[in-house]
Amino acid sequence: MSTAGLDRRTRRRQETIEEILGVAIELMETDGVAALSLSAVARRLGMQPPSLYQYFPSKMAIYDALFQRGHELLRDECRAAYAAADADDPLGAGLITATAFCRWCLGHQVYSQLLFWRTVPGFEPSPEAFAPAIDSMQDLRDILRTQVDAGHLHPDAASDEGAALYSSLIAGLLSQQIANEPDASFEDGRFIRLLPVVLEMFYQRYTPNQGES
Amino acid sequence: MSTAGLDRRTRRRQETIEEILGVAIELMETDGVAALSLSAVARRLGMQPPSLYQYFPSKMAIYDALFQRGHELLRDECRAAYAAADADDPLGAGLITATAFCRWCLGHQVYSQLLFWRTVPGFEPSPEAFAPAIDSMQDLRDILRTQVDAGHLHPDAASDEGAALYSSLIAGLLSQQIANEPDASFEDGRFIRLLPVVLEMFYQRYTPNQGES
DNA sequence: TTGACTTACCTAATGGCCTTAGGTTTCCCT
DNA sequence: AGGGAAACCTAAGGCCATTAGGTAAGTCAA
Repeated sequence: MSTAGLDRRTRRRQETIEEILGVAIELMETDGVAALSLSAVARRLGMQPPSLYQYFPSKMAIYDALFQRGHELLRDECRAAYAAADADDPLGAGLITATAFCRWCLGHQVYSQLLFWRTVPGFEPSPEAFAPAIDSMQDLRDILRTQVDAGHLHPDAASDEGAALYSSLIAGLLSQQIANEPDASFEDGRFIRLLPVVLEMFYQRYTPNQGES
Repeated sequence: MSTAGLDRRTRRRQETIEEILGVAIELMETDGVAALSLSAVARRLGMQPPSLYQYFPSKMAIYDALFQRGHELLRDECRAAYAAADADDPLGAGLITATAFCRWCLGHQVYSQLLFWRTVPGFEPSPEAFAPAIDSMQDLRDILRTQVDAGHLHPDAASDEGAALYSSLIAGLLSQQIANEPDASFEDGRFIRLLPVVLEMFYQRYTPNQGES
């Protein structure tokens, strides 16, 4: 029983941390990402504001934890989508993964703002929180490389430029959609609807070499 | 002399307003857009914070004025670039205008954040402040239409979808560049460097009909 | 020139925020 | 059962935006 008690306590603690992060996300959804208020979080949890400092050393630490958690969630979401896709159809798998990515971002706009637009004054993600973002970028590179190796894309698509271009195309749709029409669904959004279009443009640009240059 | 005195007074007043807006931009450049502090503005102007309320009814009104001013500056910048371009080369003029647009945004990242990413909690631009943004959108439509009429683009390029796609392509480069590599120059930026690439992709997609569909 | 009015500032104050300091209670483990 | 840590608390300092109300100077009409 010696470890059981300790476990229970740390488990409670972990629960509280999750609760704090959950409430923080909720509040940001209604008030705006940069308007997060520790006092409001504490109020909703029935605590006094200083008590939160038992769990996070500062407000920025909460942003940091959410940054990390968001990137982990998004990364895992994309990996799951990619894993579930038909491995013999790299192009289709790519589209499915991109779709999963965009869907998640549209469904978690608060996270998106935190992850992709550095918009909270004074917040700089820690290296640790940044790690899953690097994972995701690497995953993208791997997917592009797989498609190149399968002969569906010109080798340049897997270069730095290809990855930058691919991510910019998607970032553009998402940022326009979220900024101008945040309530539209994935299917109806004036901008996000163009996801297949921009992907097709990408594949067009990086047509493998058997055609003309 | 009755109007001269009044003029002088209103001129002084206008100068103060400009001064406030200028200081606000400066402070946002160092502290972040959402971190603007009226107290800091007043401090830098040698005023007490409540005195600012002689000029703006609230902090949001300052954001609103800057939103409008930013869109006016950007609109005029693009119009000047377009007017200076060779009218007999619609494609070249389009590239020049897009370049001017991106250069301005990179050189005025604070404005960009305010204009394109609705990131300040509680700020909603007034219809008046929004007007020049509509101008800019219309200018883009006009440019696309000119290129269509000149036979350089498929008519679909001037549709809602074409404009949404065009703006998303550019917004993607800008948002990635500003979020991930804000200090890079227009020439060196990993993302913004791809401006000619994405424009070429756009013209590729909307090749006029004499080719195949 | 004088009196009324407006403008441009001010101080004081309210109520919010983040954060630190330091205390108390409750829980857990030995 | 008692030592110690964890989880909370209150109090307080120093920011912030905003409102209320005052004062002094500039402007205008008579």
